[in-house]
Amino acid sequence: MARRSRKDEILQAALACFTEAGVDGTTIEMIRDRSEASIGSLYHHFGNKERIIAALYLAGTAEYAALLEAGFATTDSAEACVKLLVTSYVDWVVANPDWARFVLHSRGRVEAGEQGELLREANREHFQRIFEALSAYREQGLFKDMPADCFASVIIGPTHDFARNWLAGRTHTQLADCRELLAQVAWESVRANP
Amino acid sequence: MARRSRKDEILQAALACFTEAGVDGTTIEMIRDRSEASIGSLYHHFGNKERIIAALYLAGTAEYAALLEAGFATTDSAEACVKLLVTSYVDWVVANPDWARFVLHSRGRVEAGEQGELLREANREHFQRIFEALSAYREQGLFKDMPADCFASVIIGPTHDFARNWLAGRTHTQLADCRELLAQVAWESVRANP
Amino acid sequence: MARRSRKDEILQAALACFTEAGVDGTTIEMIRDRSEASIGSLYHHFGNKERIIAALYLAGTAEYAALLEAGFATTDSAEACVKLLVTSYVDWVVANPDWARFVLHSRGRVEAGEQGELLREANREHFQRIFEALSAYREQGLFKDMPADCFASVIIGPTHDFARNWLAGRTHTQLADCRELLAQVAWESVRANP
Amino acid sequence: MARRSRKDEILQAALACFTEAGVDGTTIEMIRDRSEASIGSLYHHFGNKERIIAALYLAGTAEYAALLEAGFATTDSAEACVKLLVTSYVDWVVANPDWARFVLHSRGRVEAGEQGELLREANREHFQRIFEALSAYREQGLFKDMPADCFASVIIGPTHDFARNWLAGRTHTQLADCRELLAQVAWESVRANP
DNA sequence: AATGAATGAGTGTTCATTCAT
DNA sequence: GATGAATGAACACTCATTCAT
Repeated sequence: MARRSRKDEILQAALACFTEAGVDGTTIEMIRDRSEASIGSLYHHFGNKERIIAALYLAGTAEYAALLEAGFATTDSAEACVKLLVTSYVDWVVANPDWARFVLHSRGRVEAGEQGELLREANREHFQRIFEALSAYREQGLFKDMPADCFASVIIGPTHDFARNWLAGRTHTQLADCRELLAQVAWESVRANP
Repeated sequence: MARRSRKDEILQAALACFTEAGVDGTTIEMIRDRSEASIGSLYHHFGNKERIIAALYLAGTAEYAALLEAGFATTDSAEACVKLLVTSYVDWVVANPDWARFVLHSRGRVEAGEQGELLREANREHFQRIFEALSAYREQGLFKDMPADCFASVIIGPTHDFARNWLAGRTHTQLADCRELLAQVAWESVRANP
Repeated sequence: MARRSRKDEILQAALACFTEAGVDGTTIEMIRDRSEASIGSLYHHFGNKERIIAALYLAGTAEYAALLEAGFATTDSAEACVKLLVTSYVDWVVANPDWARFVLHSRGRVEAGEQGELLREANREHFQRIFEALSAYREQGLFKDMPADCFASVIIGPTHDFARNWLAGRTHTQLADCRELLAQVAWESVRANP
Repeated sequence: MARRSRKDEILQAALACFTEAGVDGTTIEMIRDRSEASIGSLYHHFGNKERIIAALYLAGTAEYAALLEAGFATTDSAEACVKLLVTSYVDWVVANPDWARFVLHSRGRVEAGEQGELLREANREHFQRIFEALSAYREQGLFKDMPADCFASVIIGPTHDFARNWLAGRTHTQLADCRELLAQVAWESVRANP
C-alpha cells in the first residue's frame, strides 16, 4: 500500500488499529490518533467506518489479484497455474501479514454491509479470471472431476487454513517454508489420476 | 446441546442471536429477550458476555471432539483415520450449522479473552489425541513427510474452507455432497506415494 | 463491639467492608461474604442496607456516650469535666479507629435517612447529659460566655479535626500522643479568664 | 466560580446536584439535566464523574487559598496571621456554603481517586505557604510548642467543627456571628503563655 | 478541504431487594 | 429462622456521526 496520499495514510492507520484491537475493538478515535488526521477529515474521505473497512478489504484482494494476473502471464501449464494460485497467495500473505489477517477475518462483515455487492462483483471477476486461465486444461481432462466450488477449496483450502494458523501465531512452522509443499499438494489433489 | 437447563436455554438463545446479528451485533438485551431469562439471571449464570461466548465455543468444540472419539473406536487403518477427521467434521457442521459458523468465526476472540488458556488447553488435548491415533501409522511410513501443523492443514484445510463458504451461502454445492470427495482428497494428499 | 450474636457478626463485617471500600462502595454481597451469613439472613436481621448503617452508627455513638457517662461519675471540677470530653473521645477513637472513621463520615447520611430521627433523639440526650454535668460550673461563671453550639465546637473541634486527619493517615504525630495537649487546650479555650 | 464557560456551567450544575442529592446520589443524568449540556459534552470536558468531582474540589480549595494569600499581604503580626486563617475560612464558607459542604465531605474520596496526588500536591503547597508566613513568629517563641499537625488542628479545628454543624443546619447560632470569637479562641489556644 | 466540539441513543454491568422453598 | 436464585431498574460510560466554522 503506497504511503503517499492522506487516504492511504488513514487506511494504513486503520489496518494497524485493526491488527492491535480487532475491527470491532477499533474506534474512529483510535484511527484518528494514529493517522494524525482529524475526525472531520476521516469522514470527508470515507463517509463512515464501514467504508474504511470495505476500502481496506477491497484494496487487499485487489493486490492479490494483481499478483496473480502478473503470474498468469508467464504460466503455460495446468500444474504451473494451480501452483501459482497457491504461491501467489503465500507470497502475498507473507509480505502483508496484517492485511491478510484483516482480509481473512472481515469477509463476512464486508459482504453483509453496504459495499457487499461491490465485493461480490470483484469476487465474480476474480473467479472468472481464474477459470478462464484454467478452462483449456480442464477441457483437456487434466483435472479430477469435481464441482467448481469444491475444486477451489481443494486447491486453496490447506493454504488458507495454514495461513490462518500462522497469522494467529499458532504454528511452529513458518508459512514461507511450506510454500512449495502446499503448492505441490494442491496440484496433486486436483490433477486427474494418470 | 440439551434443551433442559436454564444455562443451556441461555446458550441456545445466544447462539440464535449470534447467527442473526453476529457476535458483536448481539446485545445482552437480545439474548435476554430470546431466552426469556432476566438480565440478573444471565449474569448470575455467566458473569459477563465474554463468558457466554466462551462457554458456547467450548461446548461446540467438545461436541466435535466427542464425535471424533467415538469414531476412533471403530477405526483400524491410516486411511480410515484420516477420512474420519474429515467426515466427522462434515457431519458435525451439517448437523449444527449455526454452531459451526459461530465456532469458525470466534476462535480468535475466545483465544484473546480471559478464557483463552482454557481453550488452548482443550486444543492441546484435542491434537494430542489425534496424534496418538495416527502415530503408529506415521511410524510405519504410511504418510508423506511434512511438519505436523502443515499435515493438519492439508487434511482439514479443504474441508474448513468449503465449510466456511457453504455456511456463508457462497457455494452452489451442498457440503454433505462433498463429504466423500473431501475425505478422499485428504487421504490422497497425505499418504506416502506408493 | 461484642463478637457474640449473629447480628453483631454482621455489623462487624459491615464495618470492615466500610473501612476497606467506603460505605457506598460496599455491597450487600461483600458484607455477606465477610460475615458468612446468607443474604436472606442479612435481610431478616436488618431489613435493608440503610438500617445496617444506622445500627452501626448508633452503636458507635452509644459506646462513646457510655464511656463519657462512666467518666462523669468520678469527675468533680469544671476542668476535669471539659478534659473528660476530650480524653474520652480520644480514647474511644484510638481503641476503635475503624468505627470512629465510619461514624465521623456517615453522620449526614444517617441523619438524612429513615433512622434520622432516632439519631437526632440520641444526640439530644447526649448533649442534654453533657450540659447537665456542666451547668453548675457554668452558673458559677467558670466558663467564657459563648453560644452553646459554639462552646461545644471549641472544646471538641481540635480533637475532631486532628482525629479525622489521624484516621486518614495524614498526620505525623499519633493521636494518643496529643491526648493531654488537646485536653489542656480545650480547657484553656473555654475557661473564664482569671 | 465564573459563570462564563461551558466547563464552569457544568461544575456549577454538579455542585447544585451534590448539595441536593449528595455526591453518590447524583447521577450524570442529573448533572446533564441541570447544566443543559449533552452527555457527550460532559464526557468531552471531564472524561468521567470522578474528574468532575476532583475539578470542583480543587477549584474550591484554590479559592480559599487565594483568599488567604490576599490576606497575608496585609498581615504583620502573629496574632493577625492566626486570626486570618480562621476569618478567611469563615468568610469563604459563608460566601460559598454549598461548595464548602462539598469540599468538607469529599476530601477522602478525591484523595483516594486518580486525582489524589494532585490534591496532595496542592495541599503540600498550601501548608508550606502557611508555615512560611508563620515561621518567623514561631522562631521568636510566640507560639506554644506543639507538633505542626496538632498546631493546625488547634487553630482551625473549632472552626471546621462549627462550620460542619452550621452547614448541616444543626446550629442555632450563625457561623458569621462566631467569626471573631473563633478567631480569638484560635489565637489564645496557640500563643505562648506570657 | 479540514477541523473538533457537540450529540445522544445504546451498551454492558451492578446491586439492593424479593420470595419460594 | 435461614437460604440463595431470580429480578429488573438504574447507572456510568462509549462512540459513530454531524455540522458550524
